[in-house]
Parts: sequence; structure tokens; C-alpha cells
Amino acid sequence: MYTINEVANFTGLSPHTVRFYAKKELFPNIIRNHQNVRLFSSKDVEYVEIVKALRMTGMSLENIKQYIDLCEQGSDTVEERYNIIRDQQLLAEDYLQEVTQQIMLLRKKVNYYQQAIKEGEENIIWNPHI
Amino acid sequence: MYTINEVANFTGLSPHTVRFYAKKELFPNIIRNHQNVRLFSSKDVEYVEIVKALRMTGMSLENIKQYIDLCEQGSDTVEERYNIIRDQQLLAEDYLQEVTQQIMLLRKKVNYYQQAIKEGEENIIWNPHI
DNA sequence: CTCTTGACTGAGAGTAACTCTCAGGTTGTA
DNA sequence: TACAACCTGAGAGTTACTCTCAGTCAAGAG
Repeated sequence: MYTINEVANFTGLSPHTVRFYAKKELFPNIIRNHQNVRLFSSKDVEYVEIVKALRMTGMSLENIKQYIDLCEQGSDTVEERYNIIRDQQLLAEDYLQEVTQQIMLLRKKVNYYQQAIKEGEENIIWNPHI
Repeated sequence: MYTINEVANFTGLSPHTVRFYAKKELFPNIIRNHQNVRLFSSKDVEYVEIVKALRMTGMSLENIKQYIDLCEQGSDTVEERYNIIRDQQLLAEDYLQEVTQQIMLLRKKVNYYQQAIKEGEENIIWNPHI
């Protein structure tokens, strides 16, 4: 069983964020010890990880909550959950493409600036640009 | 010269967002016609595009503003701008890696669910899971 | 010549997702 | 017994949108 700080450490989320998610009931079944401290089982940590994955690929907390609720309803909801995750995966691949495009623009700028600095040293006036 | 809607259309940002950015002075030198309508030159559109690239790779609007201001100060700031863009590019590559990791988790889940559905049809009780 | 339609305007409210501060409680070590 | 290191909830603050609204203006229809 893990405390909120331990979970934060190995998921890479901040303790604040984990507590924030917990308050939104994104991690069902979390038990507390006699000091009211949250204790995460390894299954709870799996929930944290899937929440992180869905969040980082752009799903809203509201939709993540719906998915978590389906998980808790048992194996009747397997197909519905499958659709959600597959759709999200596809969205995420598109998003990845978009970000890759933007990184390519940054790379182009980096090359441009390298050129500009090099030519600047040769006292060629460089067309002021973005 | 382009109106805000045209710019929104071919950058993929919403007109709301473009206006929001304009209010934050992220696009300097934008002129208005006699009806007070913003008109974007192709240089202004370049600004919109670099703002979008920086934003999509995780830079805050505050830092983007600083970069834009440097751009406006002319060629003395080329090296500083180079550092900013290169650092952002490196950050973005890391971020891309992180998102890719999360997509791989989603792919794993997709496979898992496909298996679960297949075995479910054969009336094997599947261990309820996330 | 008025009327409607459509694109723009600024102001400002609303929302999502954190992010941080604070006051307080418990426990383990010096 | 003090104090450092955790945890707690409540709530304020921040960022980046996102939307609503009332109003302006110009062009085209009747």
C-alpha cells in the first residue's frame, strides 16, 4: 500500500494533482488508515496510471470519470470501455501528428536562426524576421 | 490581408482564441480598417503560426509574449531567440516521448480489451479489470 | 429605402484543470 | 519534549481558453 506521495513519485504527477483527482472520485475504492491517510493498492495505482494516460492524450476529467465508472460496473461494460479507449487512442495518434508538425516548424526556425547567427558573424545584415 | 475568421480557418485556431491572443498583444503591428476590423498581413499570419507552434508544444502565453517582444526588437536579439526556440524544441521532443509512452499504454489496453471481448464470447469469465 | 443577414467588435462571465497556501493532525527521531 | 516530515481538507489563485451578449457596419433583397 502506498501513500499519496509515493504514488505521485512513480507516476510523475504532483501530490496536489493526485489529491485533486481523488476528490473528483477518479480513484474509487481507496481506503484510509486510522489517521485518515489515503492508501493506494496496486490496483488503485493502475487507475492512477490509466487516468494519467487518458489525461495526457487529451481526455477531459469528466469523460475519464465516465470511463472509471464503467470500469467499476464490471465485465458487462467491456465493449463500451473498449470503444472509449480505442477512440481515444486514435485521437491521440492524430494529436501526436499535430504536435510533430509543430515541432518541425520549431526545427525549421532553429536552422534559420543558426544560419542567421553564422551570417551575422560575417557582418552580413540579416533580414529581421520572426 | 486577412480577417480574423480567415486566419482562424487556416491556422486551425478558433476566432475566439485568435482574438484572445491579439488582446494579449501576441500579434504586434496588426492594423485595422476604417470599421475597426483587424487585418492580418502574411507576416502577422507567420506570428500566429509561431504562437500556435510554441503554445502546442507547451510554452505559456507569458513566455510566448517575451519571445514576440524579442522578435520586435530586431536582429540584436537573434541569439536570445535562437536559445528560446531551441530549448523549446528540446522540451517538445521530451513531451512527445511522454505522450508516445501514454499512447503505448492505450494500445496495450486496446489489445487487452480485444482479448477480453473475444474470450467473453466463448463464455470464459474474464477477470474484471480496468 | 428599409430590412435582414452575416461578419466583425469589446466587455465580461464561465469553465477546466490545475496549483498553491494555510491551518491543523500524527508520528518518529534527537 | 521539541521538531521535522508527512498527511489532511478547505479554499483561493492562475492559466488558457470558451462562450455570451449587445452593438456596429456593409451588402444585398424586397
